[in-house]
Amino acid sequence: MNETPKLLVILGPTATGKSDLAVGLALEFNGEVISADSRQVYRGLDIGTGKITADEMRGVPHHCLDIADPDDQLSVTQYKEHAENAIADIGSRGKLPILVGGTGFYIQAVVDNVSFPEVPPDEELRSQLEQQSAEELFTELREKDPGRAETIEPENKRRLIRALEIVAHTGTVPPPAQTGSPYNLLEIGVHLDRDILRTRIRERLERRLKAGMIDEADRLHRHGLSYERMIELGLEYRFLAQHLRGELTYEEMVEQLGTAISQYAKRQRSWFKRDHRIEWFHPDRHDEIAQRVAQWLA
RNA sequence: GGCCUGGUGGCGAAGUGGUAACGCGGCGGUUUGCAAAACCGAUAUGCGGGGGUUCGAUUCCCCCCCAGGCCU
Repeated sequence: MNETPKLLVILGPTATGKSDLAVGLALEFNGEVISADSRQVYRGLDIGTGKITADEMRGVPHHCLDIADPDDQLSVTQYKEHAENAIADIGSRGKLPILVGGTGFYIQAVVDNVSFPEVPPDEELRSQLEQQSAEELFTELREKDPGRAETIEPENKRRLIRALEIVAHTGTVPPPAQTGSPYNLLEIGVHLDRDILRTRIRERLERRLKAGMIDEADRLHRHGLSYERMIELGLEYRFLAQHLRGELTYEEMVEQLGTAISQYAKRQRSWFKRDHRIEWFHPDRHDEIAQRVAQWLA
């Protein structure tokens, strides 16, 4: 008799202290951590992503970190596979899997077992479609798959291209599969007041700069990571690349990056708002959180 | 003291005798293999203050205040 596997999830906007909380809970409840961060999956992106250090792990095994080369590009589907394997593995050893991160899309994919159309990226088609305007792409999609066209923003080329890519391979974009969560879930959200978060973001940025974040980016570039790719990776690497290219002064970079991270935190908040299963806590309320987890485990 | 230029939303910045572009920020949102990405939406009854001209002024005239520059 197999009971539904338990999965503890720690999520929330950036800079709220999720990683540290997760390690604490892992120690307390015999767990292991699965990272749900779309940038920490890449090797070498350490300081800029705030990747947890060996010391900070305090002996708790972490999964889904450093599983891809930053030149490549890991997709949700690939991430999901890694995460599912890790969760199963941890569970099979009688330990508690703890999924922690801020990438809502990734979390949702594993937590609700979302399946995506099995159409791999078609670079040739993509670059071809890229030539067209959003309007043209939208018109084309509306003809070929009116259903999907309904649900997509007509100006969003990236999504239009992906939809057309799926259509080209399978004829239509299937509606999202509605499977219930395969897990016995507890979702803990870490919440901080906006203004406090904003100053924490700024302070953390200063710390990362002192820790050698610029050197890290420079080194990555010298080892072959293109500035274009860094820009696509977003946030720290995006602004660092612009600075290294001489497009931004140090001051401009710090200023604009700080703002961009706060905006990112806002987008994360928007995403998580839709999941009403999340129980929100202040990160300092460690005891309350631990109590809630214990209650759920019982 | 005199002359010049300018005072427009949180910031930057257009503009017109007929009722306020745009950029940024802040706010809200979308999210079907790039998600730290990509994308969308709302956001000044108000144009330094007070008079006047006018059917009507933010836009024209007068006075005042403020900022910067120049001159004595």
